Amino acid sequence: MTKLPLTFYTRPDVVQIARELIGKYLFTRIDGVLTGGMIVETEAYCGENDLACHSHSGRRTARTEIMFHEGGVAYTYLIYGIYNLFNIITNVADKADAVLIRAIEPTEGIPEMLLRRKLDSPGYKLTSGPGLVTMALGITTKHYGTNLTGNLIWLEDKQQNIPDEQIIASPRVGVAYAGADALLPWRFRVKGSKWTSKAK
DNA sequence: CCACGGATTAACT
DNA sequence: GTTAATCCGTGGC
Repeated sequence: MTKLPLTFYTRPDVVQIARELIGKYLFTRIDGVLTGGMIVETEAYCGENDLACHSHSGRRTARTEIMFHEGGVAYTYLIYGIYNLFNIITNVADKADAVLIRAIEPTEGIPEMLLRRKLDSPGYKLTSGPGLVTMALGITTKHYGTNLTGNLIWLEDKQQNIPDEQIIASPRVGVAYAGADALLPWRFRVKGSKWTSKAK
């Protein structure tokens, strides 16, 4: 296995990184159980001049503090009082760029994921949405700031080659409040994959 | 201290 | 396709 190194995360172009993360693998070993799969959907959020980003233009609060850390750590937070969302911080310190993981194709630890999701059989409902991925992988707000080059949550490059024409770029989900920035084509998906989220 | 709203989801019709 | 659940945590005061 090839764990993605710190240098993968500290590069400056978060949109490029979000695109490259398609086809990479996300794993967690939480409570000693390995779970994970191939990333099939991401979104990029840029600290500078992106109104959809929690940390836009230096908006530094207790919640967003970790976004200003150097790339390679986890930004987790609670949405709608119910769901945990998992982001990867990128770029050098103080840039506050992040990639939201929206969907994976499960490959490891499927029985454990079924338990966590309270499902009977594997299918797209297992991990096809940002709140579902975290539930299946056991990621919660407790993992805020987790180092992604460690052995709790990490990413691997398994040399899966997803050609450019298999990747769809489109506007991000749920960020209508961001005005013109809502139109940026910063959501990436694997074309034809049944494992992506169903959001428009 | 406390009013407010959200990088969503599932269960409806 | 439409809508309610669901509430904690955030952040402004």
